[in-house]
Amino acid sequence: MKYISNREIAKLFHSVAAAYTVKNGDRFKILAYERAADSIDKATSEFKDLWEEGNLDSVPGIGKGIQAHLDELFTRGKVAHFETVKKDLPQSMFEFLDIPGMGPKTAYILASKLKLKDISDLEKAAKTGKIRKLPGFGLKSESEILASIAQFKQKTNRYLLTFAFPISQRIVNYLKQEKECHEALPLGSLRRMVSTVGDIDIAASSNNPKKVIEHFKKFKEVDRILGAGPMASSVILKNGLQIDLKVLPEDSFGALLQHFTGSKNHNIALREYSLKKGMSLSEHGIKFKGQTQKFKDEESFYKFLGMEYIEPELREDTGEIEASLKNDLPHLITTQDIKGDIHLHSNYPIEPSHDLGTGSMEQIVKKAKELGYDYVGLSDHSPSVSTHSKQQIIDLIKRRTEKIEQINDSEKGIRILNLLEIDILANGELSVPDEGLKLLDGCLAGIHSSHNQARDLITKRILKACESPYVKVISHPTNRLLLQRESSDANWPEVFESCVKTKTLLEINAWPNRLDLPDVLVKDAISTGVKLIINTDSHAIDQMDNMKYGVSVARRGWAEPKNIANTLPWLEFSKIFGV
DNA sequence: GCCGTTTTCGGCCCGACTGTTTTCAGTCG
Repeated sequence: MKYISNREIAKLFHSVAAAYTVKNGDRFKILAYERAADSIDKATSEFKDLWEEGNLDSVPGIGKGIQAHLDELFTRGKVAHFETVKKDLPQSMFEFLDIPGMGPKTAYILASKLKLKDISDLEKAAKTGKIRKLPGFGLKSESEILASIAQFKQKTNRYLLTFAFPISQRIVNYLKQEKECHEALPLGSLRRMVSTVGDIDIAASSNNPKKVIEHFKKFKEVDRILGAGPMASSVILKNGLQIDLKVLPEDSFGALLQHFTGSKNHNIALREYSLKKGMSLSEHGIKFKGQTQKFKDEESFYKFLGMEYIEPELREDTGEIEASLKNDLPHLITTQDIKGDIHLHSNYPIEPSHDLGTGSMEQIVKKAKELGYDYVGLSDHSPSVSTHSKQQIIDLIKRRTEKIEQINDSEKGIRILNLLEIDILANGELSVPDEGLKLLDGCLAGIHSSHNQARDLITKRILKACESPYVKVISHPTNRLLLQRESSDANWPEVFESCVKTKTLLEINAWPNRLDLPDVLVKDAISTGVKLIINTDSHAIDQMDNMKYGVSVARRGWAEPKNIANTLPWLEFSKIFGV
């Protein structure tokens, strides 16, 4: 049976929803298919696996009917019912749905009336003026379609959180320099600290919006201004990013912020809940008994609904609304809780060919003290097994250990851990023999090669590493590279159980394009009782400031300080670390 | 087709914007 990815399944469900839309089917059935597609797209486990394990029941939006369709999809490769629904429609219309602004009805009319076979047909039709002649279309919509096709062709428009976040902070700080700007904050996925974001939206509150907009247009990184109205403005920065600013009066800022922070699913669930209490929510406020109540801040907005304030990182409709109603939200970890960082690469030449850091051991320790840490871990890469004998590796570790002991003796007020980041090799062996590991305070073990192995092989490799008494941490557990490489496929519940049993810490790696363990797995790990540790994996001194991104992943995974090992002061940390 | 803090039947989110229109349908976030 051909492998079917979540993305492909989601697309199939969207196309079924589109087919029903064109045929004026039951709009709630359409909504159900759309929600199922969203749910599939967002899932971190492959649906095929969930299906095989019989775990589809727990997925929101997937009921009996859709499960029956998935059964058929995974056993026969297609769904007869879907084929029937889509059969009498032009197949090209489903391809058109990927074009921004193109919904089912528009796609159907264009594909059928103009007999278009694919997107390049559509482009030709637009260029030769055929679209404007259709009823309901005009010159404007025709050129809009051309522009959208161009946009579709060059779409890669997601950015790393770690790229977008500093830019948004610069804008926020700049806006606040204007006296009339009372408050400024990022919106959307950026405010929720999702690991990748699509665009940058900023909200500002002011009783003189015009002045704030004028100020915004003069930001020095602005390349051109796309538009500026009385309440909103869009600009393109010199680096190509589009920034949308919305300004609202101070007395209604809370509802605006809440509405545009999302997520979509959080807001939908919140409105459904509110409706039962006779309240209607919008970006302007809450309509109740014929009156619209305004809100200065989000705390009062949630309070009006009878709810505890929900931190932006939790707003994904994954149980936060229920928890808030029960006053049972987690007390999320913050950057101030962090007492140490133990995944740091120095420029010590233990393995010159391999990914050295740029800062010295001494500089790392100095920076750690500035950050107020109790302890710091030096964890350079282990010497390569292919170019060194076993004895050479041990000798190199001995020499490095002496150096670290020297620094430890001369430093006061901070404890320096002698660690290495070692490889879990393709055959499951560790890259350093036990005689070498014995000389250290411990090691972090990670998969750095053969990430694409089958699920049971990857799982076995991680489990075997956990069994070693010298392995204290599994580093960047899924090995994903954001926007580049998918996560390795492992049986995570089994890994989590092994971590609990062997007291191995799982890392939340704060490296910009890793952010690994991912937030959803953090939540699962915590509920299994796994202890996590947040490290920056820095290869340069200033990268030690990336801790906040690791913390944001932990927060999105509902982590409290007690779930994160490096919130512990040295004495307690040393006990669980076994040094 | 999904789902359960008034429900296992009868509900199912809200408003803005756009382009085409003369009152609205489609799309989006």
